[in-house]
Amino acid sequence: MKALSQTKRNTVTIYEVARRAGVSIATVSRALRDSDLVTPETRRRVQAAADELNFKPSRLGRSLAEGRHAANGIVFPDLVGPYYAEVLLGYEEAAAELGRSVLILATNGRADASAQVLELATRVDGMVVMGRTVPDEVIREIAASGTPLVLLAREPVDDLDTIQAENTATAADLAAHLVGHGYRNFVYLGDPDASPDVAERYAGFAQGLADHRVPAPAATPCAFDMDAGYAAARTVLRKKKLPQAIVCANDEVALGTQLAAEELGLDVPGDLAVTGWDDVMTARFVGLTTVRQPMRELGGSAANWLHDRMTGAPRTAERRRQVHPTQLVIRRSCGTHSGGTK
Amino acid sequence: MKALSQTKRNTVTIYEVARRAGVSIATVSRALRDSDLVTPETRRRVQAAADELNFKPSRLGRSLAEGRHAANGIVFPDLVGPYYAEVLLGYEEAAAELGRSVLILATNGRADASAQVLELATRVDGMVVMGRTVPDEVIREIAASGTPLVLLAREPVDDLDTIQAENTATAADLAAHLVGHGYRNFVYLGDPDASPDVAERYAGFAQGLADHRVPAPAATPCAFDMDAGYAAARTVLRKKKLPQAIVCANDEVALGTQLAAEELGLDVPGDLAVTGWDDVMTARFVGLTTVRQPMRELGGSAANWLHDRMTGAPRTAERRRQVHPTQLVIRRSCGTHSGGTK
DNA sequence: CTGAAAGCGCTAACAG
DNA sequence: CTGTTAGCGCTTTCAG
Repeated sequence: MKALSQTKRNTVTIYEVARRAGVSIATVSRALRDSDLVTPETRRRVQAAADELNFKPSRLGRSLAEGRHAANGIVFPDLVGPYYAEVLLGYEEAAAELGRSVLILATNGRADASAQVLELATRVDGMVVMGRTVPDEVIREIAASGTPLVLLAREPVDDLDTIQAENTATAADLAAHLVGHGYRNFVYLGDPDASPDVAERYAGFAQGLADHRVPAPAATPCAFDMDAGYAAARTVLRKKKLPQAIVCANDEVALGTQLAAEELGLDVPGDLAVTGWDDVMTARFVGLTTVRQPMRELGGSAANWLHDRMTGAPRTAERRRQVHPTQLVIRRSCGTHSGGTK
Repeated sequence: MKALSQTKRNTVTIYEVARRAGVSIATVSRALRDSDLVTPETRRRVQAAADELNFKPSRLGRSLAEGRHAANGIVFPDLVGPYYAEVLLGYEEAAAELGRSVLILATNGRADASAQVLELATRVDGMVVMGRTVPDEVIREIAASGTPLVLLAREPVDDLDTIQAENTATAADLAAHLVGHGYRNFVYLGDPDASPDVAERYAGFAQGLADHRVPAPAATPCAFDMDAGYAAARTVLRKKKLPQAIVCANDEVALGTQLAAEELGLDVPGDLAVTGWDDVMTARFVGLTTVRQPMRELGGSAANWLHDRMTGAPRTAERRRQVHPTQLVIRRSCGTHSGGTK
C-alpha cells in the first residue's frame, strides 16, 4: 500500500492474459514465444487476449526465470572527446545487431569505480572493460564469478580475451619520421601511468628514438583533454630552451599544444613540430600529424568476442588476443620537408 | 542439466548465507541493507558469512521483488559526431550521481526502432527519448504504461516533460548577421523533416531573412554528417550561379561544405560564407561561425527531471518545459567585415 | 529483533 | 498440444 508509488500501475500479468484467453499461463508463455507446440487457433486466442489487455511480458520475471539478462555492459574511463564515443558507437551497433541491450558506465575517476563496476556486473551477462578503469583484482573477481569478460585497450589479465590497438611499432615509426625531419630535441606530453595505451606509445616512441641514437625525453605527465594539453604546453614553451617537437599522447593534447604555441607567437611547424594520436576529425582540418586507429572496429570486435563467449562453449575456446593495426598519418604539423601526405 | 551452460556457476544465494550464518533469509536480507532492525552481533555474523561465501545479491531477484530496475534509459538517433556523445556524457554523469545505471539505445534509423524502444522500456524505471527516433504513438504507449518519460530535443507530446535548446530566435539572429554582411542569396543545407531541431532552425532562419525582406531559399535536404554535407555542397557549388552563403544544419555539414568549397578552389569566406550549428571542437579550430548549445547540460537536465518524476509525486507536478539558451558564435567563415569575435 | 511464508512475473520440466 | 507445479533469488508483511 505504501509501495504503490514505486510500482508501475497498469501492470498486466501473464495470469490475466491466461484467464482471459481461457488457457493456462504456460500456454500463454509458449504461444507468445515458441512457434510450434501450440495450435494456431490457441495462439490466436492468446494473442488476441494479450493485445486487448496490452500485455507486455516483464523483463524481470523473464530474466529471473531464464537466468540471463540479455544485456551487455561496457566500462570506460570517461566519455570526453571523440575516442570513447566512437568506440561506444561501434560497440552499441554490434551489440544491437546481436539483439542485446547495452549498459554503459563511465568511471570518471570516481573513488567508488570498483563498486560501480561490480554492480554493473550483476546487471549483465557479459561486459567489456576498457583502460585503467579498475584494478586487476576487480577484473579477476568478476571473471571468477563466471561473467564473460573482454578487455579493451587494457593490458591483459590472466587468460581473458584482450583487444588492443597497435601502439609501440607505430609510435616508433613516428619517432623515426621525426628524426628524419632532423629533430633531436623532444618533449613527450602524456602520462604513461594513466593509460596502458600511453605507456606503450611512450615506450615505442622512446625506442624509436633510441634506434636512431637520439636520447628520449622523460614523459611530461598530462591529462587527456585539450585544456590539460594547453596548460602543459604553456609551461614547456616558456622555458628558455624550446624543444623542436612536442609529441602528444593524443590529438586533444596536441590541439591544446597548438593553441598554446599560437598564443605564444610560435609557428607550427616552423618553430615547433607537434604530433597527436587518434586522428579525430579536427586533426584533419588543422593538418595535425597523428596516428589513426580504428576506434569503431575496436568496439565492434569487443561486442562480437563477448558474444562468442556468451554463446559458444564459454570455457572451451582458448584465450584470444587481437591487436588492431594503426597507421601513421603525416600532415603539416610535423614539418614540411617530405611533402606531406594528403 | 542442459541449461547449465547458460547459467552462471558459483551463484551463491541468500539461502546459503542464511544457513551458514545460522539465521533466516529474511534476517540476511535485512542485515545486508537496513541499518537497524538487526542486532550488531547478528549483522556481523551475517556479514562474515556473506564475505566468506563471496555472496553478491542477485539484481534480478532483488529488482523483481522490489518492483523496480534502478536503471534509466536514453534513446537517440545515432552516436555519430560529437553532439549526441556530449549529451550522453551529461546524462550518464548525472544519472550515475543519482545512483542509477544507464541503458543506451541508438535507433540508427532501423526499421524496428519502435520495437527496440518498447523493449528498452521494459528494462528501466524511466527514460529519455531524443529527436525523431520514434513516432508519437510509441511515446504515448510507453507513457501510458506508467513509465516516466522526458523528451529531449524533440517536439512535445501531450503533457510530457520536454527539454530543448533554443533554435528559432538564434537562427534568426544568424540570418540577421548574414544579411548584415550584405548577403542576399542563400542556400540552406539540412532536412527540416529529419529533426525537430533542424525544422526550427530553418524556420527561424527563414523568418530572420523575411524580417529583412530577403527571400528565403527552400531547404536543400541533407543528412547530418560530413560526407553528406560534402556531397550536397558539391552539387550546389557546381551550378552556374553560386550562393553567397551556405547555412548548414550543423557543424559537420558545414565542415563538409568547406571541404567541397576548398576542393573547387573557392575561398571561405572570400567567395562563399559558411555557417554551422553546435560549436563542436573543430569549429573553433577552423574558424567556423556557428551556434553554441549546451549539450552536456541538456543531458544533465534530462537525467534530473527524470529523477524527479521517478521519486517525487509522479503525477502531481505539472508538466514542465525547458528551453536552454543558445549563443551565436561569430568567426571567420561568415565574412570578416565586423571584425569577428575571438 | 527474528523467522515463516507469501509473493514479484515468468519459464520449464513433467505429466497427461 | 496443454495444464500443473516448481522454482529463479530476493523483499516484505505478519506473527511471534
